[in-house]
Amino acid sequence: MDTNFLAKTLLFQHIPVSELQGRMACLGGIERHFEKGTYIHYAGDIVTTVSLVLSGLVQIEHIDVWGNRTLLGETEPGSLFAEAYACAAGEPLQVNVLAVEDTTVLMMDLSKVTHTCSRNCPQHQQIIENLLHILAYKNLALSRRILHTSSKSIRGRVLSYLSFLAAKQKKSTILVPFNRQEMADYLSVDRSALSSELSKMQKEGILTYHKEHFQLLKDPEE
Amino acid sequence: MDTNFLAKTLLFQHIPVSELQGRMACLGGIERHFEKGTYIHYAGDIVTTVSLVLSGLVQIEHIDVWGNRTLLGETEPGSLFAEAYACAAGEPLQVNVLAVEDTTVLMMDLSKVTHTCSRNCPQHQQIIENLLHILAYKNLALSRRILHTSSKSIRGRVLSYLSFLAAKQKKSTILVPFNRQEMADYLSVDRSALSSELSKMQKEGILTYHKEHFQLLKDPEE
DNA sequence: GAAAATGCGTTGTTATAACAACAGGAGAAA
DNA sequence: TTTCTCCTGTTGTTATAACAACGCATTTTC
Repeated sequence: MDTNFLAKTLLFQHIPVSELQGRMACLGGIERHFEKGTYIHYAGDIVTTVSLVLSGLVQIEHIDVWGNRTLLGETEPGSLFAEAYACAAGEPLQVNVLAVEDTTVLMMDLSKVTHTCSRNCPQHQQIIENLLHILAYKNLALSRRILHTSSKSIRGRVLSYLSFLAAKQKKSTILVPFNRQEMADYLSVDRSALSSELSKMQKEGILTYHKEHFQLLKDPEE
Repeated sequence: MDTNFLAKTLLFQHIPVSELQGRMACLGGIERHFEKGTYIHYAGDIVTTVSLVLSGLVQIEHIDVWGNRTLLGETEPGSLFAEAYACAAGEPLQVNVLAVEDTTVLMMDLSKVTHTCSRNCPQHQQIIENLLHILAYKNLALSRRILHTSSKSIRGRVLSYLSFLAAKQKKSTILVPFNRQEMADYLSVDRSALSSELSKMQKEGILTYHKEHFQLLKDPEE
């Protein structure tokens, strides 16, 4: 187990590397490998584990009753998946979780994570706090996406999203962490419609952009 | 402090009423009153407290840079607000929180809630677990809304939402917990457009409805 | 370096959602 | 009862987003 890697993850942050090896024992995590294309969890499952991706890539997908697939998210090495379902205790998964590359994960039983061990070690306390922080942060990210897709026009969604990024990045040029298709999916709009709206906004002098670099030009109140 | 009321809340569930009075001391909660129309938190604030509504009604609103208001949620007696921001530690609020009626809240410092007191009482442990559960559950609710608004047509959103409710309620008739305007807001569509789409779907034999009672008629695969 | 794949913008057409305005009904208030 | 308010459905118009198809540029692969 690469404790140096683990120490950099959100779940184990603020825990001295020297302590990590010992903590692993009381968490009882199991390292599991999944081949590219295989499923880790299925919709309907009840999960009691939180999983930390060690290597590879994991996708969270939703298949609706008509068979349409929606990609809900990806989990990269160092991040968790299924933690919300595990913490919600008994809620069956509404999503599938699959390895899109050869993937290894560290699966930990939630009860071992949340219940401090007999010795009430401060590190365990820290892990619970980290888990709280992870859930809270995802919460805010989800709320934000809802906010950015609540406008009924593409323009409104773009401006909502870009002005948020501008405030966050505090730079004159905004870096969008998506390609066009991903940005369109995030905003729940059609890619080509997004492209044409962006170029229309550029013609109108509202913003300029080149690839994933954007710049807002007008003040909001104009 | 009405411990019988508190014992029924999600934050204090599974804690014996007899123990609650003692726990209140180590949580150090402060009861505060807010008059109708006054603000409890402002966008930009850093909050370190979670608040439990004891009476009244609280709204969470977002004001964008152009001044448009989006109602993000309401918190009724027995439920928490600001818990995600408090747990996210240092994230400034993107929302305002206001009392829409005369409201009393129990404000608790997050650190007192998450850090077990010196005696490591099992009740405190339970509270932390409850908080985890609350955050996880909100997480799933937010994900669900994103899912229900990811379709680009009103019809797709309606069917996604109603088939979820049908699966959840396991009854032949579905009860929608919203009026039309609220349902339209939840799905991020125009109310009148929702109304006309619903009646079109009824004419096509996809569903029937009367006020907030709905019934899906066709199988998904047809 | 050629070929293939990917990403992005553009266009024109069509479908559909937003918007505004109004009417009828239900329920509450006077 | 009458009046008023709120809620819902309806209609017609307009704006706009989706969709499909294509071209070009860039990147990747062999």
